[in-house]
Amino acid sequence: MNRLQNDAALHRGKQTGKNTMTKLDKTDLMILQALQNDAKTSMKTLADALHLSKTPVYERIRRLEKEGIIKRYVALVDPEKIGLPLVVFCNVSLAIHDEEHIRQFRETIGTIDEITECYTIGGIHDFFLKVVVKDLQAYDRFVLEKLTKIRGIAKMQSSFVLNEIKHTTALKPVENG
Amino acid sequence: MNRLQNDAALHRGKQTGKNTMTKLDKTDLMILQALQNDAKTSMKTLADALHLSKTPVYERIRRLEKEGIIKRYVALVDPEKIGLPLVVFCNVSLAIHDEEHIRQFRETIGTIDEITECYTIGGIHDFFLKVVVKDLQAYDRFVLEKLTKIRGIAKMQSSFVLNEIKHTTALKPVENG
DNA sequence: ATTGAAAAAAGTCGCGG
DNA sequence: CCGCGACTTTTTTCAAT
Repeated sequence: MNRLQNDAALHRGKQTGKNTMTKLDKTDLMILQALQNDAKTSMKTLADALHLSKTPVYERIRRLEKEGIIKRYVALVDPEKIGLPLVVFCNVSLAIHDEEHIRQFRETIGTIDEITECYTIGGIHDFFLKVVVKDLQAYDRFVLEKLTKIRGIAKMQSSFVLNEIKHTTALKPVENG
Repeated sequence: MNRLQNDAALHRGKQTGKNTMTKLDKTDLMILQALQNDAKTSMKTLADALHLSKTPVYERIRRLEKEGIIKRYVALVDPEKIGLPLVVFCNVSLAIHDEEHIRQFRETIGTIDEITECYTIGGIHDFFLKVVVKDLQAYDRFVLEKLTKIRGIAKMQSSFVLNEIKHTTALKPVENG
């Protein structure tokens, strides 16, 4: 039953290194674009579109995965359809910002499902969170029961999303010119 | 060559409606969790983990897709590996906020690759953008050449991300109790 | 609704140009 | 690097329970 819990994304081995800046040619870019749009695009479809056979497409994809350019394949679910229509952006400042508090803050962040993104913005003790919840009441509970359980939080400022206009996971690689 | 450009994600038909609140049982939740973690998890793997055969798993996934709960399957690429390491959050206010300007703003947003997310936050003429670019110079060019090309922008405030601590696309559905 | 088998499609890989 | 072709795995369908 716990194979489902695995970290996955390593279904064909991965790279942890951040370098190995390999060139991406036009074909790679089109493959990336297609798979970012629809991960289930078959190799035959890609091959036909690129006027190639399956082998080069297969090997390019394999290479993109191996080099960690393609990090993983995921299913995207509709937040509204699963009862999570409210998005909140939230600034959090830590009062006590010794290494231990910061380390613990980061660790805890990773375990809280409602927090989908977390960044440091303006200094080592300033965090910026994207939070996805059911409604305002759920957000209130999230703050009280989860966020403030983390020791050392000084200030908090929440911005509630009224409407989502655009949301994509697709990135267009920079031209390597 | 242009099949790659298609909007896709409709590879098995989709729903546009926002309702049809169907109950998700434990099995559905585990399937969703697994596919959000790794879209390539095979049905046999899922079936084994759930102590079922492939068919019910297949039918459940099909249903989740049909109802739009699973919106699409995508490949996630590593921004750093494709030369886009800088994330900027940006508040934009419109000066002129008649319907026509707002409509055009929204339309233009959708065509700009650097903008991965856009929300309305604090009123109808207040937008919040997530922007992904190569470096500060590229951000400057983005603002000058793309953002301010949109007529009617009054104020702008940018926050630069120093470090990404968490970033997931996986959502945990609310308990249907 | 679930099973198990079987057909169809997709992915994988060695070999030759 | 690419194409061909054989082999493996996965997806999809379906008759029967």
